[in-house]
Amino acid sequence: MKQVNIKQKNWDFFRPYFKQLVVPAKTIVLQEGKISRTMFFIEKGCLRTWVNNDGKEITTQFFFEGDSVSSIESFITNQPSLYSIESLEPCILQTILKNDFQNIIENSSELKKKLEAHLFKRLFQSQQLLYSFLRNNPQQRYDELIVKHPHILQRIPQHYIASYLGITPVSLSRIRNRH
Amino acid sequence: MKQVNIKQKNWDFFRPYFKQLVVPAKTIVLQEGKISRTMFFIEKGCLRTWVNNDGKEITTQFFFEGDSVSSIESFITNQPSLYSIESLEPCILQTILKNDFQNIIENSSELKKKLEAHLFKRLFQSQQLLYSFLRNNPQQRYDELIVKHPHILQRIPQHYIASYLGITPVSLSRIRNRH
DNA sequence: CTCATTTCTTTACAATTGTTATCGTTCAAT
DNA sequence: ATTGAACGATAACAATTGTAAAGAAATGAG
Repeated sequence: MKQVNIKQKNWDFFRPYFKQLVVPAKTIVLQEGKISRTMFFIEKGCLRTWVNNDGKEITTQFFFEGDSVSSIESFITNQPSLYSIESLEPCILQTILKNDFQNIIENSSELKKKLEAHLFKRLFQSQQLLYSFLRNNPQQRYDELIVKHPHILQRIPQHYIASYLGITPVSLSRIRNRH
Repeated sequence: MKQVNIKQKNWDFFRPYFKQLVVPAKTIVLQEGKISRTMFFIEKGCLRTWVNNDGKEITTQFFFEGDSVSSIESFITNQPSLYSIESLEPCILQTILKNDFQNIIENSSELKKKLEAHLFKRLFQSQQLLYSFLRNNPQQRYDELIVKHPHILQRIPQHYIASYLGITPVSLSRIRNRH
């Protein structure tokens, strides 16, 4: 896929420091409450971030080939991560340690700008997602997901998607069969 | 109030460029769809940001004395603002133009860092708010608001708060009287 | 292939929320 | 003082969602 190649080119700077990590499905690569010291680049497979809510897992995001994943807030501020990162499929990940990452960033104003642009983009996305909750009901959020992120629906089990939409699996099943 | 004074000290750098703006309640100082060229600092009064959703106004945030308000995304990227900014009370605002603001920022690495920290903080807040929608039902979000932002409840009309919580004014009234 | 796990659907019922409308109060402007 | 707009509470009804449980279908490991 083109998209993947374009994204992967952005990693080239880090490649000399990469260490490959192969994990089976349902493996937690960063646990909620721990401080993030690693950043992951997805070569193959997909992962999710999730938070624990009174024993119930709530999925907050999905990641696929070409994406980079980390608790960037924990990574930067040295605070415990508010969420876990877990593989949903068998994955091939490229990992880089915080120190190496920060050295590279510090020595390249170009990469520094890219990182800032990335953070800005995440702020924007997070805001858009929040607006979607304010504007739309679950039905409409599901319709929006179909249009904007069809690959998620094709690849991710529905009960993860349900919590991502802020509803129960039962309710999502009903929405789907309401055609 | 101490909080206000601390926040206002952060404006000192910009003061020579400030132009005062006094507006009555319910005045739109930035319209959705327009490109933001001004940043506002609140000396007195409060404002809200809101988006139009099929004719219905949805409030996305509230701002008070000491806060700075702008469509920062529009301000930085020159894209049309996704939301309007409107006064809820008569306000005394200090305004600064984009060019002046950016000149000051460019010439001070200290302020640049502060701006980055500010953006990072906004990302974090936006994420936390999103998590609140994923974790909690309207009742719980209201309880959370009582604890975290009691000043909002004391000062803002309830129908604005309702849309901020993602519910109707009727539903908020019911929640409140469920004690 | 078989068994166990995971995933999804369905049902019945309770609880919550949305919608529409009415009514009383407060507040600001004239 | 009077009027009109804004605001909040309430009622009645429809629609949606949550909860708990049961069962079918798909998936994966041995």
